[in-house]
Amino acid sequence: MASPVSIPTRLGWPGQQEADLRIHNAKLKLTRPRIALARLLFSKGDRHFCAEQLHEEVLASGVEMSLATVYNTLRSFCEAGIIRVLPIGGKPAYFDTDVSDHQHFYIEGKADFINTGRLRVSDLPELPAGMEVVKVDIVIRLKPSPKA
Amino acid sequence: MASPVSIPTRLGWPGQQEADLRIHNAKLKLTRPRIALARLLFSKGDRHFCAEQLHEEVLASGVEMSLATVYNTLRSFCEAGIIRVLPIGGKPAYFDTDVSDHQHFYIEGKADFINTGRLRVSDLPELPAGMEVVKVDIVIRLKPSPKA
DNA sequence: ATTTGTGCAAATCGTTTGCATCTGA
DNA sequence: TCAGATGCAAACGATTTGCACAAAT
Repeated sequence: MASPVSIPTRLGWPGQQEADLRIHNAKLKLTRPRIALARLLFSKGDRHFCAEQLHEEVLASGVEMSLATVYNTLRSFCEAGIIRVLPIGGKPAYFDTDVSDHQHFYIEGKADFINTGRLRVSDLPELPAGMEVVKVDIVIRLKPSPKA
Repeated sequence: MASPVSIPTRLGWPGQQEADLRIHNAKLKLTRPRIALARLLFSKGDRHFCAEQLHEEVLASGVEMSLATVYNTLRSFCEAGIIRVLPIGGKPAYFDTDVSDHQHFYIEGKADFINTGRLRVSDLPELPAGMEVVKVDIVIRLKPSPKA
C-alpha cells in the first residue's frame, strides 16, 4: 500500500509525516521549503515565531533558503489557514501555529505570548446594520508588576 | 488679564483656543506645526485618521509641512497622551483623538472605525505571576453580511 | 504538459533619523 | 539664552514583487 501522500524519496524522509500531511491537507503542493518549514513548525506543539527566527532555524537545520522564501511560504500557510498572524501590530510580524479560537497575554517588549484560551466579550453594543463579525482580536498587554 | 496661554499674535488667532490649550496642557511647546495639526484634530469631535490623510488636510488648509513632520508631530502627541494609535496593526497606522478607555468595530478593508464604548472581557485566566495588565486591546472585525 | 512554486535581487513603502537651523518660553 | 523643535532628505527595515527557472501533479 502506498501512503496517502507520495513522498519524493530524494528528499530523504526521516519518518514523521505529520507536518507533511498538513501541507497536503491544506491543498498545497509538497515542496522542499514547505516541507522544511512545516517540520520545524509542527513537530512540537504550539509555536509563536517571526520570519527571521524561523529563517535562522531552517538554515541551522541544513536547508538553504532565502528570507524572502520564508516570507512567501509563511504567507501561503496563512492563506491556507494552517498558521495565523498574531494581532500585535508590531514591526516584525509574529505567527502562531495554533489556529484555534484563542487569545493571548503579551509581555510588552519581549516577544512572549501566553495563550489565554477562549475569552468572551460583554457589554458589546449592537452591530452596525448589515454587518457581521469576522473575527475578534484581543491582546492583553502585561508588564512586570513593581514588587511591593 | 492675560489669558493663561500667551498667544503669538503673528500666527493670526481665529478664536477657539481649545486645540492650543491641549498642546499646552500636554507640556508641549506651542509651535506652528503642532498648532496647525491640533486645530484640525481637536476642533470637531472624535477623529480617526492616518498620517497621510492629515498631511493632505493640513496642506489644504494652507500650512506647508512635510509628511515627516506630520509623523514626528503625531509621535509627540502620542507620547504626550493626547492622541493614540489604534491597535489594528496595518501598514498605515491609524490614530484616534479619543484617548478614553474604549474599543472599536473595524470594517475590514475600509479604514472605518466605530466606537464600541468600554467592553469587558470574561473567562480570563489568572495572570502569570508577577505581571500586571497594561492595556487591553480589542478589535471586532466586521464585514458586510451577505443579504439573505 | 502545464500549472504552481522557487529563489532571490531589487523594489516598495510606511516610518524614523540625522543634523543644520530656527524659535518659543 | 538655549532646550527643545523644525524640516526635510536620506536612511531604514520589514515585507512584497518581478521574473527566469524548476519541480510537482
